[in-house]
Formats: sequence, C-alpha cells, structure tokens
Amino acid sequence: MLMVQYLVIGAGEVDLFTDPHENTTETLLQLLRAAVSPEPEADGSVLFGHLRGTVVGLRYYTGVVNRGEMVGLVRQPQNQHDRNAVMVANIYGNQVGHIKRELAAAMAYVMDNNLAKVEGVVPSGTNNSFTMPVMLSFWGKEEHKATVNEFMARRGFKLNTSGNLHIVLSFQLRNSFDNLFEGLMESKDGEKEAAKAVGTPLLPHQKQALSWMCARENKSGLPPFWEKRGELYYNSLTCFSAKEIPERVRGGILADDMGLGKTLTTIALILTNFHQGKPLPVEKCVSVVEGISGDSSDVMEIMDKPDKSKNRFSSPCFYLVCLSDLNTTVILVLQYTPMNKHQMYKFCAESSIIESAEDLSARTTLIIAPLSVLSNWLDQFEQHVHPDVKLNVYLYYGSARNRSKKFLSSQDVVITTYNVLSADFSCKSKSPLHGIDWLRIVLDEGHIIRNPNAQTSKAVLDLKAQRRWILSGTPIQNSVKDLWMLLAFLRLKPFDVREWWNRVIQRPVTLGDRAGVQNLQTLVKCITLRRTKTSEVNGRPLVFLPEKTVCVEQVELSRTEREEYELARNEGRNTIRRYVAEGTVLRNYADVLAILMRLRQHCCHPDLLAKTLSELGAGATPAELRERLIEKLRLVLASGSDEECSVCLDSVQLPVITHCAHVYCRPCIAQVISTEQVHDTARCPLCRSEIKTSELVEFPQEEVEEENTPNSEKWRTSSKVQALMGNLLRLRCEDSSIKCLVVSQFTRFLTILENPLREHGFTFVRLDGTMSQKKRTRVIQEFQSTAADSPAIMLLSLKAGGVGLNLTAASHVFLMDPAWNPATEEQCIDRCHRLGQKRKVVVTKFIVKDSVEEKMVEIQRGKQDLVEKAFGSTNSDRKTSRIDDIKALMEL
DNA sequence: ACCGCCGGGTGCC
DNA sequence: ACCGCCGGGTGCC
Repeated sequence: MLMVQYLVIGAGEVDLFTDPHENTTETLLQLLRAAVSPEPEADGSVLFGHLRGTVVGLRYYTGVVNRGEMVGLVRQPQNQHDRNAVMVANIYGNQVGHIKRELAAAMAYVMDNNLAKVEGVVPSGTNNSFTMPVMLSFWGKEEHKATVNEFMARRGFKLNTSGNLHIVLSFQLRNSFDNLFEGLMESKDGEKEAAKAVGTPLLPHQKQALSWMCARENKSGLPPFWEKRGELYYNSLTCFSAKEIPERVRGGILADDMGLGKTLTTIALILTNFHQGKPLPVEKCVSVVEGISGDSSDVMEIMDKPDKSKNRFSSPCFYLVCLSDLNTTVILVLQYTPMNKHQMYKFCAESSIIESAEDLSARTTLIIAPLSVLSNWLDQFEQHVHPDVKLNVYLYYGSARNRSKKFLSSQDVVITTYNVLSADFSCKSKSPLHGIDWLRIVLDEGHIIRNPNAQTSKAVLDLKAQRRWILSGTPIQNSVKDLWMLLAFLRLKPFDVREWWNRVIQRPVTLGDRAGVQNLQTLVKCITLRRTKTSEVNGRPLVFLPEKTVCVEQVELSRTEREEYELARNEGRNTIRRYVAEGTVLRNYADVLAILMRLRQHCCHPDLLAKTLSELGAGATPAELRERLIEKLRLVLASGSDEECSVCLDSVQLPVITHCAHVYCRPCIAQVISTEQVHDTARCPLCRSEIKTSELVEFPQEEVEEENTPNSEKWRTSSKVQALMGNLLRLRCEDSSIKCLVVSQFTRFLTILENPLREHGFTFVRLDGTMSQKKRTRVIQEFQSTAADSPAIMLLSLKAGGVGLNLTAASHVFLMDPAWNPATEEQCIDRCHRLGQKRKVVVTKFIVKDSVEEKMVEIQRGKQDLVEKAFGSTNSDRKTSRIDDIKALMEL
C-alpha cells in the first residue's frame, strides 16, 4: 500500500481529494502499470488506423483538456456500471470522461487481449460540457492488425487507415518547434565561485558547471515545452494545461567526459548550494587562536560566561560570533566541543538557525555510485574539502552500516552503492534510504539505471528527494530508449510516465520524424551539461591533455600458427556458410560466436584454445545438455562481444541462456515468457524457438573461473606475445620510468603473458574482474605509486573496473586484441588519457594480419559511423546488421 | 390508436 | 443537450 501511495505521487501532481467520484488510485495504477510493464514497445508497433469516437460524461469530472491535447485511455474493468469501461484521462491523470459505451465494449476486447494499444487526441477540447469527440489511434504488432481491424469493423467501428491523424500530430510538432529555443535561454556560460569550504580551486569549466547546477537547483523557470498562457501553464507538446505552475526538475544530467572533474564539481555543489543558494553550514575545526580572538568585539557571549581565571574553554559554552567572512556577514553560533585536543568548534551558520523546519528536514545529499568508484568519492572528499572543515560524510556500506534514519539524515553526505540500495529495497519497509527525504540525490555513472526492468532502477526511482542529479560520461549508450529511465528519475513531467514519452518522443524519433528528434534534442539540452575533453571555454581547451597517438601494429603469424589458423577458419567458414544458407544463423548464434572466438584466440595464443575446444558430444541427458549450455553461456560472456540482451537492448545482467542458446537478462526474458504465455507458448525473441522459464539455465554460483595456469615449463610464446615483448623491452631501454597498460579481453591471455614478463624481469600487477574491491584498490595504488620499485606494467582485463578508474601512471597502452565495441577500447584508453596525465599517451593496437581481427576492425569502424548517426537503428536492423557482420567476418 | 405526433423529463460508464 | 431517447398524453382539419 505504501508503494501505491508513493507511485500516485510520482505519477503527477494529482490532487487525491478534489473529486470524490474519481477512482484516482485505480486509474493511476493502471497508467503506471503501463509505464512500468514491458508493453509492446513503441518502436515495434505499427499504426492500424484511427477512428473518431466520443468521450461522454464530461460533466462528472474535473479533468479539462485543450484543443489538440493528448489523452490517455485506461481500462476500468472494475467499473460498477460497465466492466468494459474505458476512461479518458489527461496527462496529470485527472479523469476527463469515458468512452461511449458501445465503442468502449469493442475497445475493451482489443485492449484486454493486448491486440492493440489505443491512444487518443481530442481535436476540439472540452468546449461542450457533456461530450466531445476524440481521435483514437490503434497501435500494435503487425500480426494483429487484420484481427483488430476486422473485429472493430464487425462492431461497426471501421478504422480509417488513410492518414488524417498525422495532421493532428504534425500540427502539434510544428507548434512545439516554435518554442524550440525557449529552454536554452538559460545561460550555461556564467561562472560561480565555490564556497570557501572547497579547498581545491575550480577550473573555469568547473565553475561554469557549478553555476549551471546551482541555477538548476534554485531557479524556478518553466520546464521545457511549458509556457504561460494567461492564467494557465500550457505544454506545447501534449497541449496539456494546468492552473498550477508545473514543477521544475531540480537537477539534471552532468554528462561531461570523464576526467573533467564531475566529482569535484559535485562536491563543490554540495558545499556551495544548501538552502536558498547559501553554502552548507559545516563544522569548522579551528584552533583557539584562529577561531576567536578572545577580546574581539565580534564575539558575543550568549551563554555560560567562561571563567577567565581558569582555562577559558574548559567547559562547553556557546558564543554568538559575527564574522565578515564568506563575502557576507554571517552570524555564527560557536559551540565548544571539549573532546578534541585541537579545540573543535562547531559553527552553525545563520541560515540553519533561521531556516524553517521544513528546510531543515532535508540536509543530506545521497550519493549512489558503483562499488568500483566508492573509494574514489571518499578520496575526493578528503582531497577537495578544505582541511579546516569537518564535513560529515558517511559511507553506507558493509554489514555494520548504521541504518538509523535519524543518524543518516543528520549527515551532510551519505555515500552508498547501487547494490546496497537495491538490497535494502528488496525489503522496502525497512530500507532507511527509502524513508528519508533527501536534499539531493546524485547518481554516479547514472546510466546504470537505464534498464527500467532492473531491480536497481526501481530502487533508485523510489527514493524521495528535492533535487536529483545524474552524473554520466555516456548518458545514451544504445538508443533513445536509454533516456527514458533518466528522465523518469529526474521526474521530468510528463515524460516520467512511459506513455507520454513513447508518444511524444520515442515513437516520432524511431519513425524518423525530424521534429521528434528536434524535441528530443531540446529536451536533452535543457537538462544536460556536456563538455568533452576537446571542448573549449572562451576559445581555450577545458583541460590540457597531453597528445594521444594511436597506432596499429600488424602482427604476422608464424608458419605453424598460420597453418593452424587457416584450418580452423576453413572449418568454421563451412559451418557458418551452411547456417547462412539455411537461414539459421541466429538460431545457432552461440556456435557462430564459438567459431569466431576460436579464431580470435588463435590470433593471440594457441594455449587459449585448449579449454574451449572441449566440446562435449551430442549430449542426450538433461545434465549433459545443461553442462553444454553453461559452457556456451560462459563462452558468450567471455567472448567480450559485449553481448546485449535483445529484450532491453542493454548489456546482459543476471545472464541466463535458453535451450536455443540465446542469452538474455533473467528478468527480461522472464517478463517475455510470462507475457506471451497468456495466449500462446512463449518463443525466443531471437529465433522463435519455444522457451520455458524452467528451462532457463544460469551460471552456477560456485562457478569460479579456475585458472588452469599454464605451468612455466610448458610455456611457449606466440607471434603476438613476441610483438608485445619487443615493444616493452624497447621502451624499458628508452625510459625505465614509463609505465604500461597491457589490455586483453581474455584473462587467460593475461595469465599467459605473466610468463614472459617474469622471464624478462618486469615488475607488474594485474587487474581483472574477478578481484575483490579491496584487492583492486591496493593494486591501483601500487601501480599509481611513483616509487622506484613500483610496478611498470599492469595487466588489465578490458572490462575490469568499469569507468572512473584512474590509471594515469601509465602512458603506454597495448591493446592485445580488438574488441567488438570500440567504445570499450576508448574507455580503457581514457583510464590513462585523462586529467592528471603528464606524458604523451601512446596506444598500440596489435592486429594479426589477414585474420578475423582485421575484419573486426573494419566492422568497428562501421559501427562507430552508426553511433555517430545516433538514432534510428531498430531491433530488426540490429539483427540483420549482426548477420551481415558475421558474414563479413568470415568473408562470406 | 396494436398507430403517429407533441412536448416534458432526462442524460456516462 | 440548440441533441436523441424514453414514455405519457393525446388524437380530423
């Protein structure tokens, strides 16, 4: 019940109590179910046609709509008068009326059976006080089109399939076009000085970001696409209007490239912008001499006059002090806290005395970050908060974490991880994080929540806060879809409800509508600040980064290696050729990946192959089948292909493999199965084989990658290893202080590389995904150390650690094998080519000549082009492009 | 007149 | 609702 109430608030500023006739809770639950459930995606839907219908009963409800406004159609199966009822609501969820009975009966069948989704636009608005027309458009899967149109026609409602609805739509879009620049009026150019409590001077672009962030938190302009029309506020995209000023998003997305100081800027924001633009009152640790010149007339004693004959500060006492510091005169209450030998005083700024109780209720900023960057946050607070300032930062992590709401909300900053938050959320009533009204929430690497089905995302969405920020170097990774969750988190109305997002942004964009793309851009620009490493302020680059050169070093295979490679290639090519001819490439995707994988391993080192070749025969028993599937799952995940789940189009989380060997996130495929099962047997979204929940195979928990360390007696080299060692030895001669990253997707290759490194007396450390957080931090510290005996080389698994890792001690990067996704490589390079790098960065990519690796590089290039075009690639595009990729890789 | 016509009452689902 | 529909009152022109 708690959840229901909260969601109601989340869906829009709905007044629960104005109209007793409205069954608001039920209505909104349905809207929200539509928003959260994996309804047939807008981008997969086709228009069946449209129909002019009638909305009746207007006089019974308070919801008002304008000419051209979009309305929501919600089934009301519980309606006492008619179980076919379809209610009409505006964007805030206020009921406008009902669909006329006969039409509602027909629509109810179509809607309840998920044959189509119906959307409405009211061409005339509520002129008439009794009824009004509504333009209904039916959307759904192609295969349901005929069924729906026939059914509706039989009931006497013939869908019009020639397009006059587009007139309505384009009218709306042109309408919004006029206001395109309104949201951009807010200048991003101003600079703001940070509060004194920030110990590190900000760079100009960081002051700019601070200024922008403060403005976003404090100013109360209208959100994008809203304008004032007389007494009302009007949304030009949905044509919705409201009496109350639409709540502005207090926060946004800081999407600067990594290395530009998002963390520092955020710390500055926390210290600089408390309530009403005033700095956060913080405890100051000052010595007696500095803090108060005892005779100063500025100091007014207000309590318990200290006995001057004794130690002046022997007992707790309070002073009222006026200081002309911090640009403004501030009255401070000083409290002596006797436990610290350095004479600690607690300063409470004037604001905290005068402020209303309401403001005081929220003082804490909650920072949620991936585990890998937790320590970075703590370091940065340590580093950037002025040493005289005692900021209360609490790390909410570990089993001994303090779960007291009172304690947490008295902190200045609480830091936690997505996992902890998500774990707490699973028992929501007990989650202290969900019981606090935060001043501000900061999501570090906020793109983590872009899959709305993920438990973590739900946990994040359910937090209460006045201000919300997303920090992310890559806010859009795959498609426009990624953005929805971010906007929902920011409570960007009305797009936090999925239907309006789909109708106004997502569908127009996926259909290639230019105005749709414009609107999206406007929307994003309004709430996002993004600078890249190459951006400039006043004609100067933001940061001075040393030059970076990337060179490809071709590796020639030895004769034996070449022979083995060609053998494997021909065999694989025949298999894939057969799949292509049969049209079963996707059905045999795991096999295809296995073939490619083997070729890629051949290019690196023959010993990589040993294990994966142990293909079991045609296993007949379920146990054997399971074993093989686990093996394939391992293969798919280890292949570094950045496998994405075809349901959420995101990289797989909680991977499971189907019997047809396709990998999905467990929640995603479970949802697909439960939805499809209702009418039919569930089918694999990729190859249409029948699938069952009970047959999903996941990675066994106990499965720990047992390193069959190739013992050094049997150790042999390979052409690629030789190429690397040649470079490393040369570099060591040139300058022994140079540090290198040696990167591979195959952790077993890293293990193999340990042999020649030891042989040649290199000191090295290793960082891969299997290491505990503690070990990681230690390894990074060791490597970053400038001590003479510190490691010169880091063996790094491509995906380890994720973004945010700081490896600036290295200036040379060796990418041992190409990745499918060039962004992964870029991210990896950026770990050393970032703020703090003093040397020129040299990146060497090893590519085996005449091999699958060369083909991969070609495809990479193609994908980057695609990424630059940004939007538009649909799911089916992806599938065909993937098959094309495979063909190209095998030169078919 | 087991009709038509008139005019008042009435009105979502 | 300046409608449609219902049902009661009414009944040549």
